[in-house]
Formats: sequence, C-alpha cells, structure tokens
Amino acid sequence: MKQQWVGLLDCNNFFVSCERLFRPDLENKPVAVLSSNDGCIVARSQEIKDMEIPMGVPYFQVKDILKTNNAVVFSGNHRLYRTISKRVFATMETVQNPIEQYSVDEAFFYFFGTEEEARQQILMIKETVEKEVGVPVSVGISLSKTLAKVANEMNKKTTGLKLLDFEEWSQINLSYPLASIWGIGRNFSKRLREDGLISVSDFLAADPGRVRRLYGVVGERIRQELQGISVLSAKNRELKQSIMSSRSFGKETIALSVLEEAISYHVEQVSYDLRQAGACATKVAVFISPSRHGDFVLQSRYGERDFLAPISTTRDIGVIAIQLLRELYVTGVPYKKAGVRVSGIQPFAVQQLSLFTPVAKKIPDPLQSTIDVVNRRFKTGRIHQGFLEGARKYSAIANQQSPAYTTSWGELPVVKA
DNA sequence: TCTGGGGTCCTAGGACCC
DNA sequence: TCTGGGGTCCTAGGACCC
Repeated sequence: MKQQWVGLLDCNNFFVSCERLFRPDLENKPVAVLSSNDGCIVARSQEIKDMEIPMGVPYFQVKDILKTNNAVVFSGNHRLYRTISKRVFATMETVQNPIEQYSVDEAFFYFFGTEEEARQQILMIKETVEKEVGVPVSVGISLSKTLAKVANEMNKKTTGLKLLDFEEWSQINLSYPLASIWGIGRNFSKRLREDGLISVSDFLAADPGRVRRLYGVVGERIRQELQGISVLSAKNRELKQSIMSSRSFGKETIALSVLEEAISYHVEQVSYDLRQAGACATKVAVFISPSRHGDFVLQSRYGERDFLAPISTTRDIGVIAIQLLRELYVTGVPYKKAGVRVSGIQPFAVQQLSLFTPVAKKIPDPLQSTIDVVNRRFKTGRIHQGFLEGARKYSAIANQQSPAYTTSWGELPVVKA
C-alpha cells in the first residue's frame, strides 16, 4: 500500500567528515573541530565520542585528554563546510526532489510510495551522496519529522539506514525517553518529568486536553508527531526570516571605537548575504554583551530599528546600526561580543514601499554591486565601507584552521599520482 | 587565563483601538 | 461607591535546534 513517508538525511559528524575529506589519513583517528576563538568542541569524530567528551565542552577542559590520545584538533573552517554542504544537497536533489534543508548538515524530504519503495529510496539517496561527495550520511524514514529523527538515530552507527513503521514504533516507544525526542529540551523535559511523564508512551497515554493545556501548542504538536501524524508541515521557504552575524572578541573591550568596528564588520557580512539572496530587509537589530560568566552578565543590550523602506546596501544599514550601537553602549562595561541581525526580509521584486518613502530606490544599487564584485574578486585590499579601520582589535582566535581547499586557488589540495 | 554562532518559533505583557 | 471586553500589533525574552 502506498503512503506518505517523511525522511531525514543527516551527515555523520559533519565538520569532522569535511576535514577528513581532504585528509584521508585522519580516517579512524580521533578528530575534533572547535568553535570560534577555539572556545568549545563543536564536532567530534566517533573516536572522540567514545572518549566520552561531550558536545560543546570548553576546549581548555579537555585539551589534555585530547593530547594524550593523539587527537587532531581543528579550528572551524566554515567556508569549507558550507561548500561541502552545498554539494551534499545538490547531489541529494538529483535523486530526491524536493528536499527541505533544515541545517548545514540535515535535510527532510517527503516520499510517496510503498514500504519497499521507501527502503529502496533511502538506500539510493545514501549511496548517491556518499559516492558523489564522499562524506558519510545516514538516512531515516518514518511517518513524521519527529519520527524520522528517531529513525535516523537508530541505525546511525551501523547501516546508516532505517525505516521505522508504526508497528515497530509502538513497541519501542514504551521505553523511549521523552528527553531524547526532537523538540524536547532541558527545560521541557524537566517539566514533563515533574508531571510524571518519562517515556513516550507515558506522554501518549496522557489526556490530549491536559497535554494541550499544560504544554501549549508546542506540546500538542509533538504529541501528534509522536503518534505518526505529520503536523510539522513542509515549509520550503525561499528566503530566511533573518540573517545574522555575531562574534565574541578574543579579548574584552570597553572602547566604543572597537565596537563600532565590529558592528561595521557584521553589517558588511549580513548586508552582503542579504544581497546574495537577492533580497532586502526592513529591520536591523544590534546587540552587544559582556561575558556570560563575569560580574557584568546583566549588561547585555539589544536594540532594533525599522527602515523607511526595504534596503540592502551596506552603508544605509551601517548608518542606522551605528546609531543604534551608540544608544546601547554603556561606558565602562567590558564587552565580549557584538552582533547584527536583519529581518523583515523580502525579495527585491516585491518591495512594499512605505507611505513616506521619498523616492523608490534603484535596486540593486549600482555602486554597491560594483563594490561586491571587487570584494569577491580580491582576497586582500578589499573595499570597506563605514567604520572599518583595518586593524581588527576584536578579531577572533583560530590557531588551527585547515586550508581553504575549496574557495582559494592558492590552497587547493595537491594530488600526487 | 581559556565557555560558539546562526537560526526558528512561541508566549507574555503593554499599547492601542473600538 | 462604581471603572468593559475583545481584538490586534509590537516587543522582549525564552526555549529549542544544529
């Protein structure tokens, strides 16, 4: 009998697999990837997981263990990961279309067919991606997104393929912990536990009205998904809702000028991404915050401003972002992080002009387009706009980055026959 | 000494309106 | 003394995800 299936492809240990793609000698060796500033562990090979080093742990806490075990540690090389990610999904689309990309290393898909056809399909997807791109993936398929997640987890370490049907799920959910379900995090699972709900079957046995009342629409949706009713809909959005750029500084700063530089940098990033997406935005938000661990924790500031009309040029967004920053800034606070986010994103084509827009702007802006071309072409001596002075006093630390294998001619890997 | 960055969605509460 | 109720929109903040 044909039916609707929901599947999930997930790249195994994605950042590590990207590094291994260009360093096959690291196969079967412990490999970890760090966050910006070499702060935390954000990706672990299976060997690292087996050492029971958790995700997100501060690097300095496990540095010694890693060293003892001869682990290879990389600073994050996110440009590389993005290009590999694009290859994965472009390849996946040759055998499964459409797909719904969920994160840098995951995509959902919908498949209509018999159980046997679904099994063949997930095998085909896995084999195609692994052969064409070279990173290991696992594919799970079931009756809803939430159950596809469960399926995906099940055989990750073995075949990397799993079809989870209703009968099998009904058996295993008796002992399946709610806390491991996608969408149930630390706080939610604590509440559930306090209410006496531990396993999925506890939750499914509860009165639906009570679930709705106690846990809101979020709880209700999870309940349905767990029953095999797909309610987290397919949403193939053309554009993101928001685009953001933010970073912790290598060292704290109290200087407004340093923050202005940082904010200018982030404005450059988000407005460039915005233009690349063929879009403009109606809002910009600026945020600055001190360390999450010191005496100034409560001094985080956030401010948002609407534009008169949708814009995408670096200098227009920059002027407003800098104004915002000056309003938010408090003298004497040691800032550790700054960021910019644009939202109200819409395509160039369907701009809703404000009543008070003096003149419709010519979009895309010709000067801006020219600057983008120059900046894409030359790695050094790029044109900056606004407040960037060159010296990056706030720049992040990344001591162990791999080469730009895929995005810089000078760093292409060399193959020796 | 050293604790990431980029997203989405929901909710509570205030302002405002009729 | 008595002092509505319902709707919408916005914002700030929280929870969760990878």
